[in-house]
Amino acid sequence: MTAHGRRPKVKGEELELLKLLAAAKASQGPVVVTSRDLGEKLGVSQQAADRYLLSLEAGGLITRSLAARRQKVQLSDAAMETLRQEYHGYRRLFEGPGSCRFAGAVASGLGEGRYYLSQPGYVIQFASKLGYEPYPGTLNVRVGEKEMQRVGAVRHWNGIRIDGFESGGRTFGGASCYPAKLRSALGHLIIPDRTHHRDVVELIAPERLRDSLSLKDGDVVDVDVEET
Amino acid sequence: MTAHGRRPKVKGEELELLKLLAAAKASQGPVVVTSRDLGEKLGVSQQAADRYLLSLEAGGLITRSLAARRQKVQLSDAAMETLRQEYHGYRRLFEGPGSCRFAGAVASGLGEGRYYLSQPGYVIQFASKLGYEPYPGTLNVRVGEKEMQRVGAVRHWNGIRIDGFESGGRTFGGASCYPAKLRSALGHLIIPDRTHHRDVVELIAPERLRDSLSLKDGDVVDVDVEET
DNA sequence: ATTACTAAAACTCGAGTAA
DNA sequence: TTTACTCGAGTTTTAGTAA
Repeated sequence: MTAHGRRPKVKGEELELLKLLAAAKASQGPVVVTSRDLGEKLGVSQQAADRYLLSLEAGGLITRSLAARRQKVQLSDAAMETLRQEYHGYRRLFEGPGSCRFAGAVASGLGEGRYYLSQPGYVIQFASKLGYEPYPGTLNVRVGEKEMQRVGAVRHWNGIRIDGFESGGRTFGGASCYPAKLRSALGHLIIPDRTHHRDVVELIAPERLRDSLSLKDGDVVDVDVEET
Repeated sequence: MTAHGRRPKVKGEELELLKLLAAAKASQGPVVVTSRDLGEKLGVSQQAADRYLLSLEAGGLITRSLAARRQKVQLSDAAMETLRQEYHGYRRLFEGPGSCRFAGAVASGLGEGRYYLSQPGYVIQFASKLGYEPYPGTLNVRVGEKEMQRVGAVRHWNGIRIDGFESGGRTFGGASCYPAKLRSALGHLIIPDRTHHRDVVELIAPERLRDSLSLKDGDVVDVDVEET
């Protein structure tokens, strides 16, 4: 649903414009704006502001509805993602790396984890970037909806990037990994760029966590995640 | 000590460079960097990165010590201020306006507040921007050193700007005001751009707070401050 | 290796203006 | 009034290179 991992690389003035639109709540619904007014607030001409809007639209960061003499602008998910990324970059400068603890229940997945984690394209990256070859299967942990709000923010953190690749005519997406502690075991929380889950997070570790921690479905565990 | 109120208006790429330097802890002491490396991280040429450095130096945002083939760069207070301003801009987008409650003891000032608050250049602005003419004197509230850490952050918030001006060959500095509640009284916390106090904040209100709230030196009061 | 100048190419700007 | 095009001027970039 959300674009991820890759920075869309918006340039200075356009980012300012996004901030301006976000402050005007253009993330929540179409907002009427004029290029003249935006230009004024940015300290540039109407023409420049208009160019920025066109460029942002072309980049998929805003959507516009152009009526006769009135345009409504709405920020896309990608734009909010970009702004959030910026926010967390700054937050990290002043507050230091984030950390998060949450509780969840061990759950069964669909077994796709095994398939993905076995792909050599991933395994090579895991070995070099995480320092181990994960057991080829993820431990799924189901998190309460309320808590998921907090946990979901982890995806905005600075993590260890696993790049996507192509193999056998199929594309495999990228992901971000965050050092995680589960009871005595150390591993990583892995968040695919195109995540499917709503209330489930996935953990990888060198060993099969179900075995090493004697876990079974429904067991409640605490997970500690750190920003890198 | 810190530059304030006015935005130094650093342009896009230079701001990115400041972020990069801040992440490298160049705020805490001189850090060895090369223009090539910085350029690479920014996605621009070595020449461009170098120009940014020159420009930032000219703008007083960094200081450099250039040895033969090694430059050390340190971020100035003004640079950190700029970054903080950015941070709070984003924080506000995602977390909403800030608010802060603190306790302090009523204290006596040097009576300068009366002199400043009587200046017509200020009075006019107070009337139009705050909606009242303050009683010509500030209520000083002394805050504990620990708590002052939190309260000091208010200066980074979005406040009501009172611009500086010249009068009779003397310059009067600008300030920021933040709506504040002191017991039942509504007024504003006022933070001059060039603040002198370490552990004292100043409050203004339409009436003399010492009278209307029957306060005397040493009385402990709670103050609620809101971002605008 | 560096930093940082020069010069030419590549962008970006705002004025003018069409729709 | 709007949005948004063209175009000349100005600015910023990178390549080449000196120190």
